[in-house]
Amino acid sequence: MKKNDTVMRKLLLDCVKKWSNNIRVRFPDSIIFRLVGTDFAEIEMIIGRNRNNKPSVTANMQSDASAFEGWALVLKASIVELKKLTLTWDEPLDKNDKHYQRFLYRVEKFSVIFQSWFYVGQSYRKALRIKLGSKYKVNVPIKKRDQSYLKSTADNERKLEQQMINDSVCRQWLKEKVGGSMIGNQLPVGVFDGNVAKGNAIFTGQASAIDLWGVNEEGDELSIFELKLPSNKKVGIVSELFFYSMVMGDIINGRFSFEGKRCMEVDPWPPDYIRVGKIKKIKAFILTTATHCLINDNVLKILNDALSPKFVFLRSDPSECSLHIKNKEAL
DNA sequence: ACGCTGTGCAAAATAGGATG
DNA sequence: CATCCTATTTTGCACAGCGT
Repeated sequence: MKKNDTVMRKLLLDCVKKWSNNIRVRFPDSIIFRLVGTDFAEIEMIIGRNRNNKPSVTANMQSDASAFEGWALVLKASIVELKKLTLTWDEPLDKNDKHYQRFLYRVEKFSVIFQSWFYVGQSYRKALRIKLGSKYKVNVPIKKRDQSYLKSTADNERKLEQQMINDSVCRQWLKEKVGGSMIGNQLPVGVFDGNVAKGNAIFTGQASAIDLWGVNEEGDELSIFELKLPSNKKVGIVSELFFYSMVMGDIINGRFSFEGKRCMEVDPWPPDYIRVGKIKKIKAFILTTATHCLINDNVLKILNDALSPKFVFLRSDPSECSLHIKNKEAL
């Protein structure tokens, strides 16, 4: 990093520290932050490469080094003078890398939503395989999740997710958030060009899924939840929920559609509930007891002001309902 | 100099889905 | 339908920067 970049980075980081009241926050090593002029009106953000020289845009979106949405919103929230934020990045050799395609899709959505202050060059459109006016397929669950790991004593996210589904107190708590009586887990978000098959995958498939989801009684409101253990605090949770929301948005507007054989074990079955023309609103929940210190209500407000009323981003603490599970297990 | 805590990498776990 | 491969996610560990 150039000497001047280091100076500017520190200036910006000081703003963020003051704003968040947390002196320990840091920016990811591989993102360069640069002031364009002599004040804070214009900032350039460059997604660079990790220590192995791999472009961070090919990393999982939940790793902070590739989570541009969170950092952009944090800068917007903490620097009142900011008028223009420009995003650029080091390109990977393989333009079809599934993480990179997901990154480009997020860039396209984010830059349209925040066009009054967020800028990105247009050349990325050539590389993005999701084209305006074309239709794409989304995969469906292939089988019911094996529950044997519930017996494990380890604390992990999957286990908590399954417990939230199985436990009556947690289910009730989730139902109230959803405003309906059905709760599902593992809603896939793989997007394919043509039929659902390995070679046609544009985004990561397989294990890529929304943790928990539900639809309200009237059938017009979809809720999605991203669950994280307190040990897993990342700015990238914003990228995950943003991406999931946008994919769901493209499903309910008909641009993406579910494809795949119905698995009788899986209930609720996503295509039965997430229907074109029926869902009018998407509620996206950050489901964490402890969240990264920069991801606060001010950040979510910027998202909500821009996306209301079709999307709303919320935070909830799962320990409100899940604390009793551990005690029950001990008996 | 010390203790905290956020960060980044790598190993481990796991499930999709291809294959026979 | 059972098995196997591997893409992807998640966890664990070591390190670095900061204030006291």
